[in-house]
Amino acid sequence: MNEAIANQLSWPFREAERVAARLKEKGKTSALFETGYGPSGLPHIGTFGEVARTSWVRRAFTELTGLPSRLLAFSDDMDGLRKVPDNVPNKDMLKAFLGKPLTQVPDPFGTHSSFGAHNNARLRSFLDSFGFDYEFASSSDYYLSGKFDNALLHVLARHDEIVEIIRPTLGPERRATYSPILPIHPRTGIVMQVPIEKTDAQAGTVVWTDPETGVRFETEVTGGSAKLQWKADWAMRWYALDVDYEMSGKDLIDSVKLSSAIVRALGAEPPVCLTYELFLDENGQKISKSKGNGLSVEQWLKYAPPESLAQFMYHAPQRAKKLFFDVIPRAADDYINGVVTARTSADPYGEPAWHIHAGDIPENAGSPIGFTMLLNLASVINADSPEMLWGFIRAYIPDATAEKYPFLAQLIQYAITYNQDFIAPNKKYRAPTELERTGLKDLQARLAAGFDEYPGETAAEKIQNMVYAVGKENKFTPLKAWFDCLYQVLLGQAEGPRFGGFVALYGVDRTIALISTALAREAAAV
RNA sequence: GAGCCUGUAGCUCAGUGGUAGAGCAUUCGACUUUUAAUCGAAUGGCCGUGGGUUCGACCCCCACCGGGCUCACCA
Repeated sequence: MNEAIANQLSWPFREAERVAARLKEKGKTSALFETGYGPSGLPHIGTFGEVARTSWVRRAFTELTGLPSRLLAFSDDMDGLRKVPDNVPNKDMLKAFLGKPLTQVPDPFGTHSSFGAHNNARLRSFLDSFGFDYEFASSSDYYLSGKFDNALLHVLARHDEIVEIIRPTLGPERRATYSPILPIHPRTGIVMQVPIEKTDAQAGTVVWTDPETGVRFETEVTGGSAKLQWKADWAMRWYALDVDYEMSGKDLIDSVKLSSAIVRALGAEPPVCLTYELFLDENGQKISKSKGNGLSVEQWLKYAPPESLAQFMYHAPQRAKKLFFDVIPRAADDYINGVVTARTSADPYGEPAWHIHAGDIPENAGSPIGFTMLLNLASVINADSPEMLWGFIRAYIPDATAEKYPFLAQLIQYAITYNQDFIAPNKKYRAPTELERTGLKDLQARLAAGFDEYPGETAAEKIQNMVYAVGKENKFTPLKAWFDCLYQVLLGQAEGPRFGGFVALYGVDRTIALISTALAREAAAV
């Protein structure tokens, strides 16, 4: 093993070491990583976090051991439809299919063979959009094809033992009826949550009674004629597939504990598990969809690149973190700084950027300018086009082009969007005084007439000198008041960029229009 | 009831047993024709409280106090 890796302490490597130890103990030569998805709801920011984090552990495992591995994205699409979701069409149609496996429910969107298939497709396209390396698995496929049969028969043989593991954790009502085995009703197709009256390990069947009709059935547990209740299902999956690693949120701590106990009852060792903390909103309160607090993947990616979201997910998974808008710029800058650090560090394995880029940081990753600075700049010059930002950036970095700094080019787009959505709408434009009206009209007229007569090598310098001339000739005292006027009346802010450079990049015609707007605004107010 | 996270500068937070850190805010300075996203510096800390381990504790252990979250129906 590489000494540098052995000595370094980043959490993906620590986790990878645990996986390596498990494999060594079991004599395995490849590792299976799993991430699981509930059937209800669409992929969200937590989904991204879980797959990204698992991928980092997997990559660290590769670096550490050189052994092959797989990442299985497992969808529990055989679960029964419990309630009609709010956010889908054709709700009335769905009512008729309550209780049936999601892969047996028609797709309310009408685009896929079933509701389950629809959600699976959404999940896969979500994961694909980030370029994750994974294999998709459908629970229904596994049940129906018989891949789980051996494990299911094993669960049947240990049925009573498993019941005794779960039973103490249940409320009195459920305690009376609980079984890890949920037969599919042979006539209605509904996933039945009923008392199991008899188990026959030899025949591979369970006996139960339909509570509505009183009809008794003997159902095979194999071949998709039955499925398992959640905790037993998770355990059986670990057992059947020999899963080596799976992480989950702290809301599943008890499930991990119980599923692990079930796996042991089946005679196997549970996988290496990691519990991560959930996200909070900016006030440290829980995130709930009804309140609309927190942040969606779409919102994040509208204002910053995916690398910044990955950076946020990398840091301290076992710590509860506030996830709200203001953390985005910092995450972006942490990433940008991390790229530099990872390139120059003697121990790149400890750097988030190493993990985010799967050990191979592209030549053109990173940015010569921080994101926070770009946001400030975009705000100050009220940027509404990439050209404006490039123009100001070149004052500091003459060779700055999109070709040379493609990541900076992306950041510029994000900064413009940010400015348009958050800064521009909140600008407070002051009405000009009489003196200022005169000065602005003068400036407008001179811009329209041309400014070649003023000293300076460039248009920016000529305009700059003209602006000073206007201020002096109109007797602004102190002269600073003239510039305060330009920023407060034209740009809606206390301070701003050098005005000559601003006009040159913003455009003479647009500046003239900007002045007209300001003058009209004052007139309307009077 | 059970479990998890958290308490460090005014604010938001890093901190891997060995000199207490960053960003923002504040103040001062540099640059600029008295206007710039900038640059430099300063200020700011019983690291929640009390014990313990250690040559040495923000860090490890115990107790307590404060702030949150999760699970006890389903997944």
